[in-house]
Amino acid sequence: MAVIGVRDVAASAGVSVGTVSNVLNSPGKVSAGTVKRVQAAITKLGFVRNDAARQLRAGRSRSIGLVVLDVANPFFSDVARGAEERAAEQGLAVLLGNSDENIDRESAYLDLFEEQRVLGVLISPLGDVGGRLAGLRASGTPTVLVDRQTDDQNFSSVAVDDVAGGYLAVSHLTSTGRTRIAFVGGPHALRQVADRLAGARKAIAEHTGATLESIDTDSLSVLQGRAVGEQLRARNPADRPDAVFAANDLLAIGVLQAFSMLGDVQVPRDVALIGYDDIAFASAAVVPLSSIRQPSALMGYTAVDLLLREAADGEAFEHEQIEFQPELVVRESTGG
Amino acid sequence: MAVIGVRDVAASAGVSVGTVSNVLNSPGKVSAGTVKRVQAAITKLGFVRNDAARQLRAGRSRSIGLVVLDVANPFFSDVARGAEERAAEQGLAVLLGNSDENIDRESAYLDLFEEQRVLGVLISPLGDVGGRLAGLRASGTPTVLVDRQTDDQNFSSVAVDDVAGGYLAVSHLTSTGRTRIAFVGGPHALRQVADRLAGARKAIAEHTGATLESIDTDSLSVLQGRAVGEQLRARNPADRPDAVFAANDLLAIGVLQAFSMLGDVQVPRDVALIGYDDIAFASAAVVPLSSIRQPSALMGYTAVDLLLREAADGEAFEHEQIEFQPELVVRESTGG
DNA sequence: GTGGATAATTGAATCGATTCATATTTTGAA
DNA sequence: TTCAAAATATGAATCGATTCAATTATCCAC
Repeated sequence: MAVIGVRDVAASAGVSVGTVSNVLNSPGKVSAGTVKRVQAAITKLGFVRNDAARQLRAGRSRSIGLVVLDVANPFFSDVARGAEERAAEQGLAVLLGNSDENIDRESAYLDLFEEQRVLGVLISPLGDVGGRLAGLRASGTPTVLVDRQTDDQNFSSVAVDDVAGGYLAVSHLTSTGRTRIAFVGGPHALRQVADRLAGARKAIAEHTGATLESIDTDSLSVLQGRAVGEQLRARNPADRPDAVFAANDLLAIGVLQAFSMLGDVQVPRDVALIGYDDIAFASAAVVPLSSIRQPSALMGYTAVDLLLREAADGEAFEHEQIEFQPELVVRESTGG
Repeated sequence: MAVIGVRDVAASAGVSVGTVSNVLNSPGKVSAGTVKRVQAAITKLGFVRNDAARQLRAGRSRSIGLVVLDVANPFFSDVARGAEERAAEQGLAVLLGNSDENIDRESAYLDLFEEQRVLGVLISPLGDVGGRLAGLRASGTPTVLVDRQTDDQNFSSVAVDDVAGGYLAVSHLTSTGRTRIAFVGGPHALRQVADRLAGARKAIAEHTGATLESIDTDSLSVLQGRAVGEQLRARNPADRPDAVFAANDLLAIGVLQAFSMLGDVQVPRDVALIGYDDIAFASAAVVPLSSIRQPSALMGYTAVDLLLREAADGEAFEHEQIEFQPELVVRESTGG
């Protein structure tokens, strides 16, 4: 007997397959004695439900797909943890896909999740996936955008007001007397990056005399931050910005590493530095890092919640765009 | 037509379902013209393969389950990334499960993966899961232990020699003149913790005059490290250790946060500090952290590789226990 | 006891892609 | 042309849990 199935259990317990299924799914419908007998048979034979068969019949899987830009970024692992928490409350699993800021991988994960008929998809999108997601929804897979607000009323989203966040960060820099600000981040196709920069511009506009330089990076990683840091350090001190606003904490930490490695650029004396996300490591950095805090785990939790509601209500569901407000956290890196 | 299936595609392209399946799985068997016609129909109808049906027939899923102790730990996200890379090369997906050092969650993920008939399981085990895993293998799901060496020849494993790592760490501390060493870590049921402590003991034994104090933690997190740090800081300076070996970098960073928050305990002047894992944030810490480096991504990559080989060879497979050597990375926190 | 209701159980039909033995078409050698 | 071999194509049977209409058992009131 290669694989133990419900039929085997049924035979062993002396009941029908339907009854075995009922014991598994709605024990209330079955008499106590029968439940006991069937469960004994299950244990004796070591029966394990075949999820594929279950899903085939049900038409839907019991997992949620989550596509993030970078698993190595603590911000996203916090989002994932929050999502997992809410999903676990419903006995659902979260499949984690890492797009690594790569559009082909993002697309591959969406394909995979679609074939798996997941209950829904949570995505922190890289490029323009609107069409793709509309298709998904049309085929019955609801989608929630994470960390990306959208004006498209057809999607639910959970995000932080990144324009406000950028504004907070740069206002803080100018209010502490900095005037030559550099924004470090990229790619600009990421809405997070674009919005944070927009917020920065807004703050600059309100502060006459302050200037903003934008330095592009290929991704939001420690390594890219370090490269920018090296480059800034190599500049003539007079040409250097007196403050850097990095699009996330990983970049900020990279910049900080480059600055402190040789010690000739001091933070915050020579250059003030502020990041974004307020990951757990920000407060433990060489120079504790000022940052913009986002409720990351809560965002994941909320996103799954929206997803479940949409999955339950179907067509009738009113999409919600939830926007959290970011919060300025001042630490030593900006002189705080 | 609620859902588009192979039958619909077949009808639309004027071929049989068998041919559609062949186009999908072995296009070589089908004439070029037919392939084109079928693909056109697929596109036209927006057909998406139902993975559940596929798996049901195949008997196995095309994903690999990975259970880690803590997704928020960069060490494990690196392992995950390595695993994902190798899996992607074979068109497989990795399902990431976070046990959060909780034995029930670990067990729940194993249940889930078993029901999903995953191709195999990679696990960084929490407690004693030997029996459980033997059962899994018996039912055709190979398992590879990650970050845990085992003398059990029945399992493949990928690990780092943690006894050697602990030895390296503490030898480094004693060789820089430290004598009152504290080991911070827990729970000791984790083999990583026990082994690192054993290595530390070995190093102490070789250095007359050095003593080792062991401070237990509930988990390997920044928060727990901070708690220990507070506690050490509150001690009378004479009773304080002059060096701390933390069982991983998260703990070390927590300890460091506690020490530097009020500034009365200086690293490395008053207390030298060394961690374990050499995560990316170690070098960016308040005081750049000495650590023991593990080839984390390579471990994940290798683990999937072993898994695939076992899955391919079946019973005949010779289990391999691969052990990498750790490497000492000296930075400022130990005066380096 | 009996009728009527409720509770418990049954098992054939179903989900959709794949398989594989069989049937059909194409190819090219004689 | 003819025919065997090779290349293509067919479609009924299959994987295993679930569903639900139909059947049987149990219970209670009169």
